[in-house]
Amino acid sequence: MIRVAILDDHKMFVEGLTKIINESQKATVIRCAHTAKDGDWMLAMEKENVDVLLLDVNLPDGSGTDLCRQWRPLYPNLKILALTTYAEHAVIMDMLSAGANGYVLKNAMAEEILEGIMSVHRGEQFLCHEVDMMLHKSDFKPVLLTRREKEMLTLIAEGETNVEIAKTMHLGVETVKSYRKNLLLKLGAKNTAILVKMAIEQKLV
Amino acid sequence: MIRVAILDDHKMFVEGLTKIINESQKATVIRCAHTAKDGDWMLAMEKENVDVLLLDVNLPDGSGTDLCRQWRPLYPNLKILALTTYAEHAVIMDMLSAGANGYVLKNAMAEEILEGIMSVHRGEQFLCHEVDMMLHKSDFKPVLLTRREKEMLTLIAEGETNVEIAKTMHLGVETVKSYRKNLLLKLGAKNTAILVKMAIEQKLV
DNA sequence: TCTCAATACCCCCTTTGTGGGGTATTTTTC
DNA sequence: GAAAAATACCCCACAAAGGGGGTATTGAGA
Repeated sequence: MIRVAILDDHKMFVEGLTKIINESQKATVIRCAHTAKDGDWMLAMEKENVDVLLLDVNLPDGSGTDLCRQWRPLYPNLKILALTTYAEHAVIMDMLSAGANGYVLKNAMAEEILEGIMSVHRGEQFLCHEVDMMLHKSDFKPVLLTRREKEMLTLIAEGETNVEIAKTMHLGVETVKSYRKNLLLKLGAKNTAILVKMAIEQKLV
Repeated sequence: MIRVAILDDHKMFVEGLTKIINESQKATVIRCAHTAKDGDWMLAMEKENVDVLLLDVNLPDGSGTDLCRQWRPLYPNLKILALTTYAEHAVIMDMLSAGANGYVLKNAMAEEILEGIMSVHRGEQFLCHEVDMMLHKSDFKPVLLTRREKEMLTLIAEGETNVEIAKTMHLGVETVKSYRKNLLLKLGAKNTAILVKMAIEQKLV
């Protein structure tokens, strides 16, 4: 029996999912937590016993991605399966690069999560159908931003002007202008307003 | 036994919730749908039998708010209980003014949804604890935008310039500028970038 | 009836952003 | 070790947004 822990702030969802998992007879939910802090404590307590952790990416007190990055080296045998509503390319990539062993969307079928749990437990990578489709369709060109571009985009979305950004990032104003032009070009935005909207929609900030 | 139907695209959530409801012995889930179109069909078929409809606000093919507004006059005896992740003031108000009988957040306890189902079935309005708190705390000043302001904010977020907005809204450019200044003032934003960000965060667009 | 909010309009001036052209390092990747 | 990407820089001209000041009409509610 695979020992599963769940970290997700949607209490109703966790309760329902727990029933589904336990009734499957293939895995058993040994513990649940609803905040990053609880999750921390939970893992520390149960590190020897948890095989698979179902991890939501957005928690009230911290991002699941950061938690994943933080826990990965601490619990090398633990399998982490991301379980979220976000189907955005940037989020998936972030989570996988943070060390998640799999990624399942909440609108997937319930069987898929069971399949995912078993799959990552065997040491494989698991992506739910929809995510798998998305990452492999050829006509899809995700926007890949560099570290500095992401930093700047965040500052733009926070309302900083070029002069202010120059100060915060320790750059010349002309440099900031160049980066900004590039961001508009990369995202295909014609001005700041839609740039910010696209950035938020694609979860780049 | 209260007859419940669920319309939500998170299949896993629906499955789990169904188990919770059915096990409670107080209500029974008679049908589920995952898209607005399915929901339409479902209600048409079952209109005599459904007591309470659990309705998500964001569906892949249409907003739950619009569905609610559309179904309210068609099925006057049906109780609609909104069941969502959105805790934003604007969304809650929108849903309630669309005729929803209650509003429950997905991160509420599972018992709350059962409480909600029974409550709206009795003809009362039901708000989950967190929502109730939010709407009643005195220091909370929600941003109330007029119809025209909302229209304009949407166009701004879509990247239209003042001149373009003037054309689409059949206004003079100077008028658009005035509205824009007012939006910045009302939301406390110092420029377009953060205005758009705030608008999206507060679900005003 | 009076007031207030919403709608729609106007001018001036400054700051900020957009679009076009560039160059020069350093770091990654093949 | 060469090519490509990322980083950081610069100038010019024009377009757009921000900040300040206003006015007038309409319609709903007290």
